[in-house]
Amino acid sequence: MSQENLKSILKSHELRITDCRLDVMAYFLQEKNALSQGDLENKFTKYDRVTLYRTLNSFLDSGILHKIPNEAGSATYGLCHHTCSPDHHDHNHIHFKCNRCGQIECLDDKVVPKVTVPNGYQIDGVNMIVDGVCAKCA
Amino acid sequence: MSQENLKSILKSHELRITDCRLDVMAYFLQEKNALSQGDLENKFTKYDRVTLYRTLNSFLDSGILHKIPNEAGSATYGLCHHTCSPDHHDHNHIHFKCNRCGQIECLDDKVVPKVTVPNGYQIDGVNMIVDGVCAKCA
DNA sequence: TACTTAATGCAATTAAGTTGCATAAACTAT
DNA sequence: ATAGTTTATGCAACTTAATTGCATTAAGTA
Repeated sequence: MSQENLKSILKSHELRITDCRLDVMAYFLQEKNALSQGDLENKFTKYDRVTLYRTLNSFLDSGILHKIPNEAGSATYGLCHHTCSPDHHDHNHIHFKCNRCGQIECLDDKVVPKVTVPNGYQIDGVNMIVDGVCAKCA
Repeated sequence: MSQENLKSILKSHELRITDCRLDVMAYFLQEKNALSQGDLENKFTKYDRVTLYRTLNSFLDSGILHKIPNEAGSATYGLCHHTCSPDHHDHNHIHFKCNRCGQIECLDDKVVPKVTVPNGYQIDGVNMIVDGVCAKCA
């Protein structure tokens, strides 16, 4: 994706255009998998870890990224492939975690099946995490 | 649940009977919701952090507890209501996280719907996390 | 270009997760 | 019941993630 396209994405989310944000967004677009703060720190040693932390947060707030629940201690983030607003994230897809290579990817074409909850419960969002072995590791 | 019952649970999982394990298990049985290491530290100041940490791990290994994926940094744990072995955990139920009170509970009677993944992917487990508002907070 | 506002880098703090080791407690077999 | 073996506990220490304050720098704007 061109630098101009990256900039227009940031602009459309009312984020200032900075080197760090452009680099981080390009990295997410290039990598198909979910990334953690640690991944970014390894990739971009020229940026402070706090800057990367705040970059992730600004992307979260503006709906560019979403957090992916996992069992490990550290958070992982994935691109929002559909339009999300800060208030409402619509991530109706399945996350797959490979138990061999450890990578988490969004299966965008796999829709989360309908689910029911007990009476009196209100559903805001649904997350589905499938773990197993991905095609590359099989 | 009686102290004797608690002990028999530990015995059936080949765990030595200690005060800490009895207290932690009783706490999980009493609380319906998922608990974090921090919850245990607040509840049981008489036990060392590390002891609680290792208690959780021994319960995980022996199939008494399961880890619940979440978006926050810290791990949360829930009771295995069905029989689980160390090798194979079968948690075919839905986890509900309330966005008001923050508590996570296992909806044991709600079964995770079937899911499909792309060709070449192998499924080991499926986790479903629904967030919204629970009956108490609605 | 000057001004306003937001982003960055650095220092520092909190908390979670983890390991090693000496001591204490739980189990086992007399 | 007791001695011996194995495991659990508490303490110290370390690593990493998450988080905040503040001074400086850079981005957007008139």
